[in-house]
Amino acid sequence: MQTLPLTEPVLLILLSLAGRPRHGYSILKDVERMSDGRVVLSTGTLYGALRRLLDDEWIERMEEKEGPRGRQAYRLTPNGRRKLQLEVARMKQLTRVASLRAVKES
Amino acid sequence: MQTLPLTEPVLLILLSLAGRPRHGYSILKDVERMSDGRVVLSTGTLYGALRRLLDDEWIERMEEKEGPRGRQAYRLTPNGRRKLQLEVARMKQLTRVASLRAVKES
DNA sequence: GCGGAATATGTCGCTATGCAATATGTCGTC
DNA sequence: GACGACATATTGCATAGCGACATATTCCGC
Repeated sequence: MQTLPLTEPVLLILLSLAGRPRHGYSILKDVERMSDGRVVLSTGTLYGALRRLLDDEWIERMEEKEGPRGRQAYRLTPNGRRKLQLEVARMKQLTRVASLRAVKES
Repeated sequence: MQTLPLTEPVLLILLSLAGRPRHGYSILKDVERMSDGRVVLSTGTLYGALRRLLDDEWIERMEEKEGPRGRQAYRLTPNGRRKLQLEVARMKQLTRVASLRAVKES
């Protein structure tokens, strides 16, 4: 996991949180919007990914004033944001290569 | 699998074959070059992915004139090429969204 | 105030995938 | 003939995604 190629679901979750902190369900809907309805995460995917991202400290849980149960918001850690930007840079480069390669020939 | 988000290894394999037909080992080296040494596929990944791509008819085996043993070349099918181009377009759009999102805020 | 849709969080079990390890073989060259 | 590069393949493990299931709350219309 040292060269970290993020999977699509995880990338979209992080991008969703890049805009502002959100709680799980909100991420779900945002990812759907962001991808024009193409990516619909199952809750299994979402909460599994969130747990892993918490473990790796890409994101952190935000204390909700009240709300003893339900809705807990997550936000990117500074470290998570940094790594996400690296990931995006990586993606851009890959996209550049991909465009060159895929277009060639019929 | 109807919305097909290709994984990085598979995408790189297909991009490698987009340039010209290659045999397995050649793909391995090409992917490494293409990614500036960042992605080094294990043979397990490679041959597993090739088998799946053959099954799904994204690629096909090319008859080698002689070469009774070893080296068998693979090439993209027309269908595979079409799907690859769709994938790349998808990636470009995702990268666009990602750039916008990831850059905002600190 | 009743019911249903939307909001909200979570687990379980299956399957698919990536990968290290292992195995085997050829070819050229020192 | 030994070693490194070339070449193909399988096996076994760990993980990730996802559909299905399980719950609970909130809000709105009737």
